[in-house]
Formats: sequence, C-alpha cells, structure tokens
Amino acid sequence: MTIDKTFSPADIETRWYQHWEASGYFAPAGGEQAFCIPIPPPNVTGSLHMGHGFQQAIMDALIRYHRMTGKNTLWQVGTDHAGIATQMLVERQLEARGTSRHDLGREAFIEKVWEWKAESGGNITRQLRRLGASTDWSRERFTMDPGLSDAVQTVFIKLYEEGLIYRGERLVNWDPKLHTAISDLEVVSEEEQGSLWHFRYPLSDGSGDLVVATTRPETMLGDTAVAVHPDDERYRHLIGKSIALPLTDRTIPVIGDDYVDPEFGTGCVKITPAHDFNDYAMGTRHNLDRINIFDADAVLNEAVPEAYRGLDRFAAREKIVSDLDRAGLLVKVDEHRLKVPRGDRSGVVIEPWLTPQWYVDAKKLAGPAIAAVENGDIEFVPKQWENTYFAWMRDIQDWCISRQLWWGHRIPAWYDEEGRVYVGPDEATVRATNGLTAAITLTQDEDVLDTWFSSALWTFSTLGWPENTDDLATFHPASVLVTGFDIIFFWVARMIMMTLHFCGEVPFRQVYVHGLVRDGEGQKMSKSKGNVIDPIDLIDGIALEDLVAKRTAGMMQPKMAAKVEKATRKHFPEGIPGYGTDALRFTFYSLASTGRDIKFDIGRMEGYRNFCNKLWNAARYVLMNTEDYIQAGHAPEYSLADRWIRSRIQRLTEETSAAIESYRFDLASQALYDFVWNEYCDWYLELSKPVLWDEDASPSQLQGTRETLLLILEQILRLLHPLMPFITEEIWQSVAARMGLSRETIMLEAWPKSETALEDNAAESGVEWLKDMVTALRTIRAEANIGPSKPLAVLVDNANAEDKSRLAENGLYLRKLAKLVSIEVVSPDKSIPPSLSTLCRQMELHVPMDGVIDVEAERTRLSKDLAKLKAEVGRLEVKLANPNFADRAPADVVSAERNKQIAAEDALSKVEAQLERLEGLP
RNA sequence: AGGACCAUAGCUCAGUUGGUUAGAGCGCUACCUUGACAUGGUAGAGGUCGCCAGUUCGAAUCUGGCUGGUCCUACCA
Repeated sequence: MTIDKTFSPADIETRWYQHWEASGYFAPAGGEQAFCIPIPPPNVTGSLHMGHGFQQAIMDALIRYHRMTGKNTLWQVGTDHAGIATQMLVERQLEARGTSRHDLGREAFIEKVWEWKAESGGNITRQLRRLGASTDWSRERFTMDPGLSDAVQTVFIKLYEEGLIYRGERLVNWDPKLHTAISDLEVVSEEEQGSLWHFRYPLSDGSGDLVVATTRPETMLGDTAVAVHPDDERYRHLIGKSIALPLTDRTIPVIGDDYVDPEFGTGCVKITPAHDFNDYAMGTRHNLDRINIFDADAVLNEAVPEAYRGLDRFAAREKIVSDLDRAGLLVKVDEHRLKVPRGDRSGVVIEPWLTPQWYVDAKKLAGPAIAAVENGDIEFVPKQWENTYFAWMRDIQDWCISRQLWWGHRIPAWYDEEGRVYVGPDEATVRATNGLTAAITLTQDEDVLDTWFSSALWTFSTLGWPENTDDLATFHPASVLVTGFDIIFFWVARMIMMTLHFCGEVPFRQVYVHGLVRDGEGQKMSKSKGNVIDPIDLIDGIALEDLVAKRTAGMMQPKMAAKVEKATRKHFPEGIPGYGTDALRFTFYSLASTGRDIKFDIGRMEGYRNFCNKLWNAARYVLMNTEDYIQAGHAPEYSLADRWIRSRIQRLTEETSAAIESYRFDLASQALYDFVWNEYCDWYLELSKPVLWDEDASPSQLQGTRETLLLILEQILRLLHPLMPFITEEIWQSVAARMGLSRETIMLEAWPKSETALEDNAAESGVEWLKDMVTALRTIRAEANIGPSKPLAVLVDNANAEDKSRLAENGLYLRKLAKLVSIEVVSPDKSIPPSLSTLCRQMELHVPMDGVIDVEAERTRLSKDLAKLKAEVGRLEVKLANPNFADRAPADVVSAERNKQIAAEDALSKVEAQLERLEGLP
C-alpha cells in the first residue's frame, strides 16, 4: 500500500459521507442519556453561506463529540418555507416568463412554489452533506409538511380560544411592494438624507396662522389635527381653535399634547393618525378621526381631493409641495437627516397603514419565558446575551402574524357575510361547531401566517407534536440550540414562549450564541455587496473568472458590478484553491471565540490545510514504521519519549474535553493543533527515530515505540474527529487495521478519557531537559552559522548529578537530534579549548572549534546574552528590595522570584567568564 | 436618546480567580531538499497590551474618565 505524499481531501470526503449515511450512523442509537440539537432551519430554496457553514460546523462538532461519549444523539434536520423570500423568488421567475401569480391564481401559484421547492430544495441539503453534517436525514422535516402544518393549526386555534390571538384593525408596517404586512422586526430603519418642509396653516377664523414642520408632506391630506405642547407660550392660546387645512375643505382642531417637543421644528406638529404610529396614539388620546389616504400600493385613494387621487406617494409629495408653494404657504425647506423605515426583503419604504391583522398577545406569553431564563432553566452562552433577551422581552410588543401572501400556512379562520369570524381546523368543523347551515356563505381568511410562527414550534413540532410521541419524550427539551445573535428576537424568544405554553417545558437547556461571519475586512457578507463566499468554493476551489461571474451575477447596477469585480480580483488574484472540508471546518473552530464578529481570514485557512497535510504525513510515517507491529509480539518496553507522550496526551484529552464542553472550539482546535504539530510531530516522531533506526534496539524497545506511535496517533484521531471528520476517518481506518482493531468507523468509537495513572511528571521533566539541551545546541549552530550537517563535539561543564545521569541516558537522542559526535562531561577546573559557549540551565555547553572562532561575532553574541541577563537581574533586585513586596506578597511568589534572581545571577557570572575567556583568544 | 460589546505583534486572534520574560497562526529575516511532510525543518526579528487617572507590594487583567470602532433597541414630526 502506498499513500500519497500530500493529502487530497477531494478523494475521500464524498466517499466517506456516503458510507456513513448509508450505514445509518447518523441516527440516534442507544445510550441512557439523550443529546439533541434542533437545526435552525435554513430556507428550503436558499443556499448555504458562510454563516451557515460556521454554524453547521459547530453543531456537527457537538453532535459527533456527544455521540462518541455514548449518548443517544439526535441532530434534528430540516428546512423552513421562508414565506416572503420564496414567494418573491418564484414571482420573479414568473415575471421573467411574462406572467404573474395573479394570472395563475392562488392554487396554481402554490403548485409552482412546490415545484420550485422540489427542484431547488435539494441544494441546501446537498451542501450540508458536503460539510460533513451528521444529521439524521431519515427525520428530515419541512415547516410545510402535513405534520408540522397540523401543529401550526393546532397552536393557532388553541391560542385563539385562549384569547391570546386576536384580530384587530391597527396600524401595521405595510410593504407597498410586496403587498403584505410585516412585523416590527422585519423593518430596518436607517438614516437617510431628507428634507423638513415648513408649511403655513391658516386658522379658520382668519385670526392668523401657524407653521408646521414635516418630513412627509404627502400625508397632510390625511391630517386631522395640529398639536402643540400645552405649556408652549407661543401657541397655548391657539389650543381649541381650528385650522382650515390647505388643499382640502376640511377644518381640523389645534390640540395640546405633551408628546410634542417644543424645541423641534416649529413646535407645531401636523397629526395624521392613519399614517404614523405616534399620531395614531395621539389620535386615540384625543378621539381624532383616522383618514386613510392610501391604497395597498401607497397610491392616494378616494379620501383625498380629486386632483391628488391616483398619485403615487412620492409624486403626491412633489405636487403637494408645489401646490402649497404656489399658494404662498411653503415657508422654507431645510435639509434634514431622518431614519427611513424599509422592508428588509423588498427595500421599499414601509408605510404605516390601517388594516385588519392577526396578532399574538406576546405580553402574556413573555412572562414565563422571562422566568425560564431568570431561574436558569435556559442558559445563554455567553451569558451576556441574556441581557439582550431580557431587554426585549420586558418591553415586548404584540406580534403581527398575518401576512398577505399565498405561500405559507393559511389562517384557519372563516368569515360569514356579516364579517363574523369563526376559527377552526376546517370549514366543515367550523360549520358544525357553530351551527352554521349550508345557506350561510363562509369565506376563509386569505392570509397566511408569518414563517416565524411555524419556526417557533420547531423543537416540538419536528418530534411529532401534537401527538404524544416517544421522540418527544426522549429528545425534548433539546440539549442546546446553536444560533446567531441576530435571531434571538425573531426566533429564540418566540420558541421559548410557544414551547413553554404548549409543552409546559423549555425548548432547550442551553443557547449557544455564536458570532457572525464577516469578510476579511470586517464587512458583513451580503449578495448586494458582492463579498459573499460560498463555503463549497472554499472546499472545492473556484477559478477567478468563475468567482467573478458568480459574484456579479444578477447585479442591477453595472457600476456596482465593476466594483465587485475589482475587489474580487484584488482579494483572490488566483481564484481560490480547494482546501477541503476539514480545513474549512478547522478554520471555523479556530475562529469561534467569544467575540461577536468573526473575520474570515483565508490565510488562516491555508495554515489549517497545511495542518491536515501534517497530520497526513505523520500518519504516513507511523504506518511506514509499524508494518510488522502485530507479528512482533514482544512485551513492550517504553522509552522516556514514549512515557512522555503518553503523559502529555492525558492532559490534551482533558483540555479538549473541557474546551468542547464549554463551547470554546477555538481553544480545542488550538490545543489539538499545538499537540499534533509541536509535540507529537516535532518531538515525539523525531525521538522515535533514534530508537527505530538503532540496530542495537531490542525487540521490546521497538515494540514499545511502535505501540506508542500507533496508540497516540489513534487517540489524536479520535480527539480530532468531531472537528475534522473526513481525514480522521480515512487515517483511522489504516491505523485501526494496523493495531488489529476490527471495528467499523471512528464515528462510533469512544471519546478518549484521560487516565491520571498515565500522567508521568518524571518523564515530562526529563523530556523538558532534553528539549532544552537540543535547543541550546541548535541555537549555537544557527548563531554561529554552522550547517546542520556538520557533526559537533560538546563539552559539558558544571553538570550536577541529575544532569550527569540524564546525559548518560539520553546520549542516543542527543547525538541524533543535535547531530553530535561526542558528549563529554568535564570537571570545572579543566581548561576549555577555544569554543562556542552557551548556557543550558546551570550547565555550560562548549563546542570546541579548532581555533577557527570568529571572536568578534562570538563577543557580540555573548554580549547580547549578557545585556539581557543584566536587565533581568536588575529588575529582580529592585523588586525584591522593595520591602512592601517581600512583606505582602504571598511567600511562594517571593521565593519564586528569589530563585529566579539566583539563577539569573549565576548565569550572568558564567557568561561574564565566557566573555573573559574569549579575550585570551587571537 | 438608551444600552451592549470591542481596542493586545504588519494581519487574524488567544490570554480563566491580578503574580510568565505577554502567546498562537499567517506574514517577515537567515540558513537547510537530513530516509513522514518544502502544504516542510532549524534559528530569529517584531508588542510602552488605545489614552489618562485610580485601587494594589504588583494591572493586558479590577474601577472611573476619555478617544476610536462595531452593533442592538427606541425614535424626533
């Protein structure tokens, strides 16, 4: 069997995944204790972005880890129907074909969406597989599945019956492009440049006028009052008078309300209760009329004077301003920055609009949901996110759940001709329970429910609720929810409320809140910015031209596309080489610290690709050197190095487990990387060579080293497996075979336990000593420019008894690792020939150079050491001379400092002596 | 307006309850194809831990203020 010199991920990943899936390894199996993660359902018609990739990587690590610890492990997978997004997508396709959903009609349109789902829905699950996600595909769910739809309907009806869902006509956030209401959370307000128009409104008794300031002139046609602050000296005498509203024939009152800020604008506010949330509230307080002047397109309707009917809101603004100007009523226009609310999907300005909608009484549901976090039934990690949660929950607003869409769960409510509402699972039931004869016409509500309404039921609806299933009993509450902080309100909070209400228990015990992935410059990744990276492209690689094409596809503005193209060519001049899933995953883990932003650094990913290669080659070395391992059959004898690495891996095991348990994947990956590269490869593999290549080594010694090589590698693979599933499985198969283990997959092997009995402090300090020696000698070599191939002789002065025995025991290692021909312990009075000298601990190492020493270079080198030591001695002297330190600091700290001082002074005098000796040379 | 978070090497980031010579990866410099690996090896250079005060024998770490940045919530007509 030959193994390639470099690791090629593409060859193995898909093969292993298919094997795992086909073998049913992802399904829950046995174990007293259950461990369950519900996937945050991605949009069924979408595709994975880096944020998803990161999130799946975290979940898969947790799942694989807990599966290996022997738990009954379920990763519940599925997707949601993403009402608005999906409907928009399909509508765009229809548009491209010159048709529309209205041409098709409701049923045909919904059929089209299902077709589209069938076509594109596999995309996201395919990507999940490429990432190695060990989800139980046999239980895949979709929010529009019959079972989940049942749950949605049951919940709606129950909440309605309990009075927690109600229908009401109120101002909603209306999206005039998508023709639907959206919730507060789906509105994003950002500062934009606008104007503040000042208009003169005449009093109807002709006694004068006042000036109002507004950012939305077009709404003046719906004004039903002007408000001033009741204490405002300038205007209080006007309260109670009335105004002849320009451009209309209406008369409206001047009212006093302390909501008005006298400092802003003119101190007079026009009030339009039907088109502004604050005005609505004021209208309620003062019993004002609500005049709705817009239709669903935000076009002026019948309620306004004829001249303005049929105008779009922005056209109306222009006309109104110019008409008022012509009438001499425009006082001035100021530049003004204001927050403009836009729909997060459509991007158009949201219109507060008066329509009947369905609401969830969130305040009542919030109480227990707050308590569950307060009393620790649910724990956020990191804890600080609980504050975000509390802040929102304690000031929660009722949730508008109806959407004027076709794609989604249709609201189970029917109206008779008088507009009376009946809620029930279907028309027949509604008729039966309400005693409605066939003579009465019933019409079902046209609207569907917010997608988040069904997502809020995710943890229990996916497990079979409202049926009382075994799965519910076993896997609910879930163990942990892994999610980004951006959907704490959208999803996490709502899940907690709904689940507590319907299941009487929390949906999950912990919420692990991770950061959001950004590009290398800290920018949010978004399609419109053109800086998205498809995780699959990092895995498989992509040519520059393809990447540019992908990023600029569908960009409306050529200017923007050019900009994106330029940035892409700059950041990825060579395109992206394929790094493989394991490298991508390991990069995600290394970035998963407690911060809020995760800047994705491709350079770092390259480093972890190299790490995969390092591991690959370490395995190659081990396999090459253990070929006759099984046959040998001698009782193993363990070397110092064997005992050392066996001890070290106990600590690594502890550290890795603790890191994963506390969701510190960055620490876990760091510990593993450091161990594999800097301990196992750099030292242990090197230390194994002198043994394996020693012709005098006994069969027992060979056996001890070969066994340790395999044992440690096998354990490393298990520790790495949750993070890097593919490469570890590939290597593990060979390693396990070599060890004579006849088991199926590393996936189902036990998670390593650290064994205190194998911790060996003597071996650890022995190898530390050895490393110090080797490093000291290598440094001499490097600093004096002696090539690595030139063998050296070493004289060791001032060795104590322990050093002497270690020198004797480690001769083989020292000769090989530092490339020495001889090591000689000399007595202090022996004269040293002209040498390069250095210190190692309290020993002095001399490398005789046959008189060809560059005295000047050597003096420079030693002087540098001397200066460092002098600084240290000085620092320690000052510290220890301070009586406050000596008296007040703990005794162990003081004595540690004193020991440092003694060692430093000793070293100082030795270097001084070495310098002196140098002076005697030519 | 209220609140949160962040500021450590050129870059991306660790740094547990205050006590190390402040660490890692990438990048950089010099040398090296030695029988796992040049996606490699060896040895280095590089930081007044944003600024100012305070607490303390001792502060990257705790407290207050300031500056700079990010974000969330509410919203000004």
